[in-house]
Amino acid sequence: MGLPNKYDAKEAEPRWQKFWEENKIFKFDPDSKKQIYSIDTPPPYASSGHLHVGHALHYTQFELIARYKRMRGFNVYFPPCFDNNGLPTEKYVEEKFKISKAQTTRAEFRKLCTEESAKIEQAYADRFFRALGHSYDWDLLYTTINPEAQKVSQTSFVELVQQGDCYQAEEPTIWCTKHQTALAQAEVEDLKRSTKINHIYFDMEEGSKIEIATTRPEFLPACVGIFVHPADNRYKNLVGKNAIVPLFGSKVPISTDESVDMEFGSGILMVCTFGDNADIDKWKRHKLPVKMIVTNNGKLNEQCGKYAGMSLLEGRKAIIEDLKREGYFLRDEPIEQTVGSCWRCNTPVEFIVTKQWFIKALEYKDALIEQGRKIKWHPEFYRKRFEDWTTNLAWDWCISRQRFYGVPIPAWYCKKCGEVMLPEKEDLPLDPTTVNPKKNCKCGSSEFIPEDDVFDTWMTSSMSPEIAIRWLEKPEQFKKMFPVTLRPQSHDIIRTWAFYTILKSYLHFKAIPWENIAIGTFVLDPKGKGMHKSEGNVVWADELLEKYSVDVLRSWVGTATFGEDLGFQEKELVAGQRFLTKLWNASRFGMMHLEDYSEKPKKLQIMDKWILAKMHKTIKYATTMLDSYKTGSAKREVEQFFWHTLCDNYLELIKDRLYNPDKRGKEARASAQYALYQSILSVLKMMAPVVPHITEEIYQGYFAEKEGKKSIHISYWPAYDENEVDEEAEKAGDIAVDIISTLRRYKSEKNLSLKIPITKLEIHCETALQDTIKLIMDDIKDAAIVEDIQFGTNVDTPCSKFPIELGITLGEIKKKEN
RNA sequence: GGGUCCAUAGUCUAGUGGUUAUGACAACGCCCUUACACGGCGUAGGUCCCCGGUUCGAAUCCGGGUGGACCCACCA
Repeated sequence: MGLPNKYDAKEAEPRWQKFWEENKIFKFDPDSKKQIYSIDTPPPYASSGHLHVGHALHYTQFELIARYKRMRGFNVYFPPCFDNNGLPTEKYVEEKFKISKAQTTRAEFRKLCTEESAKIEQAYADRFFRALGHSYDWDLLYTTINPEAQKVSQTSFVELVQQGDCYQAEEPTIWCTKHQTALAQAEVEDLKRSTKINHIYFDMEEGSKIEIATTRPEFLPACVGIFVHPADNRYKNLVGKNAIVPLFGSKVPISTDESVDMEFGSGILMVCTFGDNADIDKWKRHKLPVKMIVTNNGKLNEQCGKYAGMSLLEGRKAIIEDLKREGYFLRDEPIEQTVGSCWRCNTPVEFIVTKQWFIKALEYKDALIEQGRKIKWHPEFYRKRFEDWTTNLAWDWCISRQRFYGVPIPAWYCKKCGEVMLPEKEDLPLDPTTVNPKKNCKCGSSEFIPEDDVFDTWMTSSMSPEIAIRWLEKPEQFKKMFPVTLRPQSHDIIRTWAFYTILKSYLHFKAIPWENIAIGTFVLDPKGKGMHKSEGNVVWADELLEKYSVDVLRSWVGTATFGEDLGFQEKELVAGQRFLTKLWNASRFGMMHLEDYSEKPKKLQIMDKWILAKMHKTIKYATTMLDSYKTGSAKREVEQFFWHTLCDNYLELIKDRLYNPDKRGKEARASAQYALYQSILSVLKMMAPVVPHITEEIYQGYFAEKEGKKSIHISYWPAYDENEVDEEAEKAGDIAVDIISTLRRYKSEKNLSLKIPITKLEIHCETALQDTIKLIMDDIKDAAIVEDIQFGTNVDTPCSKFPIELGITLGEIKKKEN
């Protein structure tokens, strides 16, 4: 019985992690009648590098919620998972084996990717999830490339095509010329850069000249229209006439468009297919012809005459030189611009007309916003970001990618009539490049061309709730659990992961995918700047774990609030370290005095009722906060109660009763023991989700046996009981603390030891308070070493919180005899 | 250009209509009190960003600034 003097976290933490896993403490029970709390865990991309502290925080932040809900009596469904699908893996394999997709077959390449990711994931799970003490049910593990996930992804495709929400179209598509694949709007990021705006002349068919400004003269061969603002008097006479494209000689009509900015450049704008989004917009509205001049790998094509085969930049240079030589070049000026670029490689995107698969999103905007409002967002304001994105969406979702590694698009095209052939759902998952359709085409042909594109990774990720709770494998379970209770995720992927998941769930089930979405904390460096490898300000979680224990790191995580950024401060870890020590020592103190604790005595002393009242108020507050995902507020309140109310005041108040039972009697001692037991146990439980290892160690050292539980993490969260909140006792206790604190300050200001006894204490206050004070006289005597208390008027020291004044007569400190 | 969030002691931070404005770190003074010196008790430190409004009363609500972070759009 009793705890050792020091807590050895390095020894204890792995021991408990092993205990939890071996005893399946976090196992989901499919047969349980308890209410289910399910989590749509974000599948991390498992890397072999260091662990970013932001990543550790992000995953631990909602892990706390899982632990909390488990203690609240929920049957928690918490699957671990990995994202090993898509470009990151492909890129990793290309680099590791120094191969490219051109040098290998699709099947071989995919095999390499699968093998490599499995290896990395195993290591990652050990040094990340397990090391941080995460409470997943490992039997529920899934990865985004495993057959079941692929089946979900492909089934989604087949169903959406069948119901008309997924279609194939030949349209301008956002294109990465480096990866040679189509991209979705959400995969495009801003790239700020300096370039030159070139002012050039166009000849008019009739003979005059006009001036046009362009940053992309290489698009001259693709020029299909020229526009001026309808109110621009300078150019009224041009409208309806043709201009001649310099160097290329084609005739282009001049029209008006409201969107032209008269102030910019010369006020005359050319539209090329396709230099940017604005070109596409005008091309669509004015039904202009298409002149595609860019190849899939970013070169000028045969439409460009002598410039064919040049890269876009080479073409630009050559065309500018020729414009200069021919006298069409007026001048250039430097300009700052922001262009869209591929989120993976930063290559500026182009717009190329290709045949791609799209999922309808534009026509469901209103419905999606409606769905978003049915979900509880934590914090609420992030819903706005979702709504803004949805409102401003300009494209349907392009889901096809011209890559190797990824979920194959399950479709074939009839060689004869071109009709799309889909597989039967029960045959999924499949790779159309290795199997043929089981039926002939409607036209009778049995020859097919397989689709060899793969899905955008979000095609699978957007089905994560369905994959997590086994939509196709366990339809009964799915019915019971959908929508999932919680989606935790970061704010930067609201427009992708959250958006697509809500879209999919709407298209398939006309339902919301989850009841709650919690936006994780974003970690900043101590100066409040984002952590970036290139700036060298990244803090690595694995390095912190060498210096501090897991519980210390988690304690810091516990201070975070969902949706709010958090600056990393190492001193916060020191605070966590101290908290653990304090918790350990206070628990040690408790156990020292609880060896002979049996049960609740018939009558409780006033200060014991006081601490119980404070404790229940803390329980109520912490519970309310955690129920609304405010972990930081809950933790702060519990710590405040523990450190200041319980340790600094209550433990000091009851020492005399505990150590000297003869003085105030066995009943008084038993009463203190009861309140001590309850308050320490409550603190341990309320802190257990945050610091699971040390609380387990303490719990197992004493409370587990009393409560008959295998682990604190499946014990019951302390229950708030308003009958335990005795307002009268609470007030009396507060007065006692106020008086004791005033006496401490009195001694402290005189630079005296707190051990100096007070021989006589006179108290002056309203008669109404006197009865209350009589209740706590013995406690004041115990805690502040007061020999005699009486009511009187010879006073000069006011208390700080209550209208009470004190008269203090000090005695002499008794020297200890050695 | 549009939007969201934020602004409180040297630093970080709590606090959504009435508190003597919370706590932590740092500073200073005292105290080795039998759980803990990784501790305890105190002290000092604030125009709650600025201006206006609502209100009996504003750090808190509203409007307008200023500064910062992020999201979206975007100039041919």
